[in-house]
Amino acid sequence: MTGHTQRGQCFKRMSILDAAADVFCRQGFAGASIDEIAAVACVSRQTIYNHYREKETLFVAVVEDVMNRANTMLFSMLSTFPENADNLEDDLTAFVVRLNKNCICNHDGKFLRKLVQTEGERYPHLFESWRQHGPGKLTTALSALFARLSHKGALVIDDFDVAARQFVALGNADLQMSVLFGGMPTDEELEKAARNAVRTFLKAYGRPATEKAGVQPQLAAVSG
Amino acid sequence: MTGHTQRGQCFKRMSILDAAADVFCRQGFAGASIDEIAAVACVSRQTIYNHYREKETLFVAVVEDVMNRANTMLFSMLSTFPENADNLEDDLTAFVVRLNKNCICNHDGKFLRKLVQTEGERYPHLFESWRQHGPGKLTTALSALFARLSHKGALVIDDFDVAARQFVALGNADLQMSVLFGGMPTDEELEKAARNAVRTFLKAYGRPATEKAGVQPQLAAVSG
DNA sequence: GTAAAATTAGACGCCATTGTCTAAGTCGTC
DNA sequence: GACGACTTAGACAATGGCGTCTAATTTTAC
Repeated sequence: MTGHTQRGQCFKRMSILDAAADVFCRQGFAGASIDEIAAVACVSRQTIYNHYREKETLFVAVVEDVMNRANTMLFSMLSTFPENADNLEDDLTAFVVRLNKNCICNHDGKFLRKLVQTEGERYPHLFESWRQHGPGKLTTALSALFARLSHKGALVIDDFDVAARQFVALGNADLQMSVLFGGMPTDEELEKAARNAVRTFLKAYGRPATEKAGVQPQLAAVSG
Repeated sequence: MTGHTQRGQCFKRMSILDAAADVFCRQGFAGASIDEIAAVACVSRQTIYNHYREKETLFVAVVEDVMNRANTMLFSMLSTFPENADNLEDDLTAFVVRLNKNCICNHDGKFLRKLVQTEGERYPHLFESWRQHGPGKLTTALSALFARLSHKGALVIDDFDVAARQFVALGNADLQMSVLFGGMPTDEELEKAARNAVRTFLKAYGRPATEKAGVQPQLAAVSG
């Protein structure tokens, strides 16, 4: 039980999980074969059965693994919120780029969207967990961010939750097709899509403002 | 070869196609079994092989059938565009409700989204066809509509294509979760989601203001 | 070096599914 | 009633995947 053994076991485990994620994502649960997973993982079939009792056990483990990784990444993204309203358009744009690149348009994001959609009805608890810790947490955090920015007078929003969902939707508007395809968008596409999204969002919810320092009268009253 | 025989064949064919759509949608291509399709269709397995050479032939036929129905429905939806700018918010809202109810949140829409995502990489031509005749045609038509409304002075839009994609994205913003789930949203949800979408869209792209009834004070100030 | 643990390749039984085939049955038309 | 087209239930071989087992080999621990 020293470090080496653990590392060796962990290595195989990770190799299996990665390969299984790849194959499950491409073929779906029913279409994926243990033999193919073993081949991709460069591991014998027996080793897989040594770590996971059966195919379904492996599948659940894979989904939970990817979900954990994705949730951790999302959490770290949420800590990069632009709290400063000085340069909101650029800051929000950069945030959307980061979010899309690291959480939504990456391998894990693709895997989760695909698998949740195909196997979600068969594993309701997995789906529910993903919904809460993924999109749920994102919109909650965005909603709180928009509330703070509204109090600062940088935004004019009546319903923060709706605004949060719309913000996410706008951020994906130009990428829906690329992502649905399976092909990841280029950095240029990501940048342009984010810029379009944030501009429209700010046209709708941005301070009607003219001069930078000024704050909406009615909001200034609330801000105390 | 009389009418009756033909009708009988058509009836069986339709029955098979409907059942296959149901089973393929729930189980995916690999997970679906011909026997289950036959059982759902109340037809013997041999009858299926009589109409379709093999499983893949049946699958392609099902997808094409659903796509044709969905495209026809979308085409008829596009003819109900609100060209009159008198009551744009209500008209656009009603249009979004119709679109979501009849094209996106219905059985066919769910089927296509799910199948295109899972089997799209295996059948690129099917996916490409869907992309062109479905979302592609929708955004093209919306783009043209927004151009007309802009020329009338009812909207202020710089990039019609981007606005069209954003319009669609906003229209789905509040329904993403319900739809991803598999459960169809209620009429009330549809109405509220469409209202939220159109309000935000018009805040971003609507004519700065008019002397119409309920206009935001700060927007009225800008209207000059 | 030795023992324990993990891994491997391969064979195996089992079961589900695919696609074919056959013999019987149904339905409508002449 | 006879005929043809279609359907049906069931048997059938072939395939492939799952999960188990074994014996040999490698890796790791001490």
